Amino acid sequence: MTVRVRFAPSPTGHPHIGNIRTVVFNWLFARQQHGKFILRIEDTDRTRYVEDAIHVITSGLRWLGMDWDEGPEVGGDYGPYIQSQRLELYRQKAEELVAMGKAYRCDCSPERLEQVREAQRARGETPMYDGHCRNRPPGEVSPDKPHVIRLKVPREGVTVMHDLLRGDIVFENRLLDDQILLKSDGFPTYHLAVVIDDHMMGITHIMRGDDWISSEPKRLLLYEAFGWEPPVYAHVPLVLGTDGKKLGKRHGAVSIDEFRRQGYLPEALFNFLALLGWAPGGGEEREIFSREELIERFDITHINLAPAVFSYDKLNWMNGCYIRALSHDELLRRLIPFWVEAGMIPPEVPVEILPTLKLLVPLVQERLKTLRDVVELTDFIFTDIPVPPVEKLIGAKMTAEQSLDAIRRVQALMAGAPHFEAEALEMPMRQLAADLGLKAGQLFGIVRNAVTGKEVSPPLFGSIEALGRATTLKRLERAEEALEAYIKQN
RNA sequence: GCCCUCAUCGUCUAGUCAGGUCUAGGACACAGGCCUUUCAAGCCUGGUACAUGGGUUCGAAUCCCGUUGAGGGCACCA
Repeated sequence: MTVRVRFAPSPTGHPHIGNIRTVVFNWLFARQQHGKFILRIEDTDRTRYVEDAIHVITSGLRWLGMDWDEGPEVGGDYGPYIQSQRLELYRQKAEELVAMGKAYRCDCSPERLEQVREAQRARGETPMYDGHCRNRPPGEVSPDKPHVIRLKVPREGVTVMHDLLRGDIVFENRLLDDQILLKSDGFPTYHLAVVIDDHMMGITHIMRGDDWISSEPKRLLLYEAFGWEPPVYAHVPLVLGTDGKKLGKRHGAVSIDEFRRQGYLPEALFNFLALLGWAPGGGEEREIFSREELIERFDITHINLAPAVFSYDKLNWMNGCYIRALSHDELLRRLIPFWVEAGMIPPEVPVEILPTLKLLVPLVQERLKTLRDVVELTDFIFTDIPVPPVEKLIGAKMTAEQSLDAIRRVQALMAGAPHFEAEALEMPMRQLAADLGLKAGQLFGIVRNAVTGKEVSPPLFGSIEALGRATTLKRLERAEEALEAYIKQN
């Protein structure tokens, strides 16, 4: 039997990273089992439909490196894969259930239903349909007038769901509502559409968030009504924010696109997501796994059952690991869009600035947690800096006069250096520090502030080389002037 | 209110199914140190956890029951 799993999002906006983690599990399982991964769009709620959401979903999946064997953009033998294009099927199946006496028509108004629920809540009961139309003779509710079709849920007995991770979960039927299958607008509800599609599309395993557990018996009852064999279920726990609440916007980035824009590598995010709620076990102590290793090692039955808190700290660490593992060329390629986006370089990167960028890459590589960090780290290269406050130009345990002298000597050195390269600059600078009776750190600190405008910067001489002689000299000169003015004043 | 699920360091987890090798291992974060031109990176060291009460057993993080806590569900939403 070929394993067939699916991801069935609603096009209601950006897919949530918690849901994406569940997708990662599904995809990993499909690939490991040499099965099929199917993408199906569940757009049966016309009131929440968001334009372009399908594209957001597909491009997000692609960015994360998850492909699908059947679905939008790729087709397949079980299409269409968009539920709004399958409406006739759902209607027909709902009618079949009515004909079999497993479902019934109901024309209760929303107002009446709300009243019933209100009264039930007041009495402390679980709000549910009171069965008004269930007890009416068949045919009394006209098929030609607006109505819904409800499932006739048994009033007694239990429905047992077997969960791959939790074993049998028992539900009392009397606590289950007569679920609406077909809405009055002719669209199916989730329960009807998902059962029909999963069955018709030959889905063998359903991995979904555990927020679906409570409603699973409704769908199990539908399988039973149709006489279909239900798939294997595995309900995976939800992802929470740092405060233990369901992950949401206030916790930071939650959509794939936000993670991309913040400079996370897709392979790092994928690795992180796979390890959120799952671990290889067996004494394995590594945390970094390639996609292939994850496919090979993933074990659906070893998913942790407790909800997992999404840790940005750990993701940042992992992203840094992946960045450090990139080749210089590859890192440069990925960094360019972030420089462009920040307006530091033009979208069509001129060839003459390419050498500067190449110089920068090894300088920043081990300092990046995200690709976007490169902007703040290297902005002094691309944009003019304000003259640093004079106290930053005075070295540790030094006087203004000493500092001024040092700056002038550095200027001379920089102006006369035969090779304006990091290695060629460093030795003379160290020698200069020694000549002045300074520690290297004292001198370098002044120069760092003068040239980069920062107390913390990438390695000094690499930065100076990237900056170029002219700009370096200009900034040193401004520092010199600032110190002169300061000394004159005092 | 009713129903369901879950419970190991602050966080992600190994160990739980097949009780002893667990005075509970790793990673992130944190603290200290080394390296060092700043910051990183790297290396070394450190602290911190089996929610709780009972039971079963020679022996329980591991099995059973209760309690507490947390999460989820109870729509013409998915």
